[in-house]
Amino acid sequence: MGRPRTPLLDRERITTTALELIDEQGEFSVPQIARRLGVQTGSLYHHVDGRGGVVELIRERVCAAIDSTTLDAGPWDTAMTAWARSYRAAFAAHPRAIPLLTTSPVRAPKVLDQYERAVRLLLGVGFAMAEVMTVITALENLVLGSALDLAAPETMWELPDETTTPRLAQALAAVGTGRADAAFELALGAFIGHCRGLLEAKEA
Amino acid sequence: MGRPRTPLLDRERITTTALELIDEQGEFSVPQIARRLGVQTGSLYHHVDGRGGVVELIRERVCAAIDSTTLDAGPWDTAMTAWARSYRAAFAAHPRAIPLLTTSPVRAPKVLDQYERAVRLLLGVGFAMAEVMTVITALENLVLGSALDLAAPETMWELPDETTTPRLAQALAAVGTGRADAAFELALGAFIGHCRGLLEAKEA
DNA sequence: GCGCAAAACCGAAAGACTTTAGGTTTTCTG
DNA sequence: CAGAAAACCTAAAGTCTTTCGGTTTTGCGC
Repeated sequence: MGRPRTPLLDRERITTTALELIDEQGEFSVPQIARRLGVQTGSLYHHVDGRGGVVELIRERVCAAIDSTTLDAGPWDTAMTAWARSYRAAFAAHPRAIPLLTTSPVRAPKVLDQYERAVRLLLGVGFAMAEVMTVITALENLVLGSALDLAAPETMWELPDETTTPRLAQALAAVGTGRADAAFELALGAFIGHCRGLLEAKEA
Repeated sequence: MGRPRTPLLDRERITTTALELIDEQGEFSVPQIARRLGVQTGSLYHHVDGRGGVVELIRERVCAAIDSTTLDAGPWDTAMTAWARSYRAAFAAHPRAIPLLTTSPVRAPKVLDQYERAVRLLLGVGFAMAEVMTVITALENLVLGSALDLAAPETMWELPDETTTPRLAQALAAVGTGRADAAFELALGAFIGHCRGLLEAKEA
């Protein structure tokens, strides 16, 4: 067959197909992508650095949905809150991809740049150099932890035997749907509020 | 060869070997476990429900290290704090296993029982039925998010080009080692403090 | 004590996945 | 317009997951 007149593959299409597979079945493999694109398995290796490379592409694609303009709008606390929400929302758009992405941190320049701006923002309002990274890491952990919660279907919380854990069953029933969102908002509000308190104590 | 006089395999040894492999190389496979135990691959399937079954065993083994007595000691806020620390410490003992375990939530009866007790504890001090699960989920997210941070080696934060993110580099240098622990403690303190505030507002 | 089902291992094999290597044709470059 | 590079294919090695049938030993009922 040789080289085709017009290329059958490119990184964009590979990424899109992989993400489709993940959204549908929760996982992907190189042969599966190839089949969907009507191509032999090995051909993908001309465009992508193996399976791990595809994961990196997915990471970049998903993280590209983070709205970095949130970091510029308004006072630092609302800005960080909006950023965290946007961060989590980007992951929530592809819940089944989350386990794949949490394995290693984001190294894409686009995201690293957002961290740089977050650092400047916090330094600008009075946080100490030594504590800025702690604040950002804590916020990131909060986002990723909540995102993981999103990845697990709600049915995972169906209890095997409610008789041995009656209160837990009641509490689960009482919170109903939106448990994950409520938990995220609770933790986020608590954290930003605490940071606000730290800053005020510093100014006083 | 036939059946051996004394069994070569049992779930305990399989779990231990799998965990060893994960601690050493970050992953495991059924044939690898078999080779370490001097046994054919297929033999493991007489004791364990495939690869997924091994993961479940690892989950139970790791979670068994959570100190549930923390939930009984002292006032609710110190109890919950201690529980969260113990929860995270159990995961931290096997950092490379964390990505394997965060995929789906813990359903082992032993852990479910701890959730039951946490629910009762919170109900007992005045939290509403509808908010208890939100509090617990938020705390769980916090623990898992921080545990994931532990799984990634510190070197992952070595920046490719410090020139484009100078403040980030500075902030990273300033926090030094113990970044992960500091972030966890910051978020944990903030969260429990916030919950304490919620309760006090309710009593007033 | 004896027979027999179950237990616990081996050997082998099917089927999927990851990755590399060598061929073939087309396109781009100088 | 020749040669290099690009982009596909075919093929293959090696690993993994899982299942199935064979073989020996144990333990239980009688």
